[in-house]
Amino acid sequence: MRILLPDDTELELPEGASALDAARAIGPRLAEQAVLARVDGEPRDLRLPLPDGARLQLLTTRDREDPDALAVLRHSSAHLLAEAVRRLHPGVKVAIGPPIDSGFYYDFEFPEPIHESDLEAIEAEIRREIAEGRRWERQEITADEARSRFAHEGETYKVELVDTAEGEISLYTQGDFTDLCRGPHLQDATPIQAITLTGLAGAYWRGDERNTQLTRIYGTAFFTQEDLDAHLARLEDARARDHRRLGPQLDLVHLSDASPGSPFWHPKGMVLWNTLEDLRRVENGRRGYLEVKTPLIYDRTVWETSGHWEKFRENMYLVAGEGEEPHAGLKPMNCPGHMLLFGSQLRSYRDLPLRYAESSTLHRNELAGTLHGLLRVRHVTQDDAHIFCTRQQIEDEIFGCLDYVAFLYDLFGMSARFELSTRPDDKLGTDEEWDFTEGALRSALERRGLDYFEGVGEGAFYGPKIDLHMTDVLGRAWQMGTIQLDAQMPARFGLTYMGADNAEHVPYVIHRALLGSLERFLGILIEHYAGAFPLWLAPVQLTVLPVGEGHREAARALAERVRAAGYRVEVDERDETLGRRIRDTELAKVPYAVVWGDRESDESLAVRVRGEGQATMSLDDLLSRLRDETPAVLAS
RNA sequence: GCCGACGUAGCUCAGCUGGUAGAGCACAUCACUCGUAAUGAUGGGGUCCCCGGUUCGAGUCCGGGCGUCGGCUCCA
Repeated sequence: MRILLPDDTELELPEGASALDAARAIGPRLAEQAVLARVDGEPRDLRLPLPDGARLQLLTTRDREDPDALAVLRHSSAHLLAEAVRRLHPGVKVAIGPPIDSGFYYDFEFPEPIHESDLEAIEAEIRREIAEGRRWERQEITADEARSRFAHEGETYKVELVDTAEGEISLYTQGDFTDLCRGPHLQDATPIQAITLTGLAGAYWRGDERNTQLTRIYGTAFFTQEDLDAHLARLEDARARDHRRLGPQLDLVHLSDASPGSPFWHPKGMVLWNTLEDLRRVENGRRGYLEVKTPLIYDRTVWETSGHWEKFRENMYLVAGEGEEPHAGLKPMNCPGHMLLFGSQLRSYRDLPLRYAESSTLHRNELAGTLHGLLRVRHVTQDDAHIFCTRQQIEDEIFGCLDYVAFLYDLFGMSARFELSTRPDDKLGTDEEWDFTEGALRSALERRGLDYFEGVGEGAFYGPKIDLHMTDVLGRAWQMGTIQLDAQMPARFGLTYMGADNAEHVPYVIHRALLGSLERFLGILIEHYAGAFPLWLAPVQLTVLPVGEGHREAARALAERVRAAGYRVEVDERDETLGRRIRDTELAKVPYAVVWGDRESDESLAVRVRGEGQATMSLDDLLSRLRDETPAVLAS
């Protein structure tokens, strides 16, 4: 048979030859360094036979940044971890141990709980294994053989995995550890030049909290120590721009035990907040939204109508008098308020689409363990809106939301991942209905030219949705904006409009929050800019620094001239050295600093530009520069 | 909510096998009035997260609670 190599040359091999055979045919060094085959673009174990005519690429220890090469390295590392744990903790049961983006983990059920301090010994044992040498052997067996083998060993999780496995069953053995595993794996452990265990966590078997909680050990591995060091250095850098550190450091916001999950916004943080609010309000006006304000507390009957009383009561803050049953609840979302508002008058098809916007405080009693800085809070503020429309208007309205969302994220230079979530198992409504609604969302996405991936079965029970996701500095994904189509809530609230046919119809409603929660958006924004906000967002846009005591008055006058042009200006006339005040301005990440002394005049200013160093320019030049950096939507 | 770790001055942290708590930064006062990333001196500042227990004695040991951090689950 023939296979095709990356340089388009052909290699003639005997029938049934593996990628490793191919490597040997090319050169012994390649065979030795090979870690993984890529066959027609797909990663494949080196030991597996190649199909005739396959396009083969061999990944070696030199492909140390290739995601597939790293994945196989880490997958084999996870097996070494399991081997070490079984030796050190007899009676442990092994579950699963895959590679992940940042490393690998393995889940175990320990007979006795283990602690973080136990990791050191496990890591030492792994190093010992590597020093001693480990080779992986692959073996294919039937499901029955696998089942009886793992049942005999008492590995109940493996038995369960065999029962649900599809296709052929394979085993990989290294040292005295044999694991049920699809592969691929390294030939031997020598490519694992840097490995470390990074943490311990609880994790439910198969991700279901009704199952037993296993102990998950996390680790990471690289082809070189240098790569591991770089990885750890990147993590350290990321922590420096973590919004939980920068928020208090830049005097923007803090959190307190006095009200967990509820940020205290400082004056400088409020500048950011209000800028987002201005942006939202101005742009809503342009795009045909109508601002409304609805109550924070509603009678429980409203929550019973909406279904929240039944479904989300545990996460709601309920209101009760002394010794009473709760009779009301704080709103965890705005929908019911907007439904009631729509229903308060007779509506005509001529009124539609009707777009109600409200940026309101919401309270959600999130589980204690889920709170996370500004990214997961109990006090939530959504840039919310509800669009009431007819069936025919859905696609255009979704398109409008997507256009709006693209406009907003572009403004911040951020790119979100779009996910289309389709019908879940417990959906309401017919398949025909879902075909239509999903189709409307899909064609709006395509018409706007947006790339998206599909979350099959991830939709809400009342309709499909489009979510935006972004990652924080540590690579964790967070849901930002959401656009949800709802064909159920209006009916629950008995909402109708009079159609052109003089008959009542139930409107559709689109729930949409584009930034998502302002708290979360600001958290991501702080990390996105590492606190160095563009001029138009910066809490202080310009600091004037008088050189000496005698320059203070002139500095104040200059500040006043810039302030009059509409900018946020401060004069730092503290009794500190100039060097010190420049340093503080720099650390506060103020975009512009102007030093004012004997040599300066409106015609010739000493301007320090953040990230660029010093420049000399006139006041007029400076002001026009400031103007250029303000987006049109916010230029008043 | 679950698993693991942590909680000491406004912040970052030290405090050994239990013996009356410390540094740097920040803050205040004084001197200096300064030309592009830290002037110097002096001083004030603590419910060692909370409650209970062991002990002659607890920041330190034990139990419970709260909060934070890393995960899991959840997220209208």
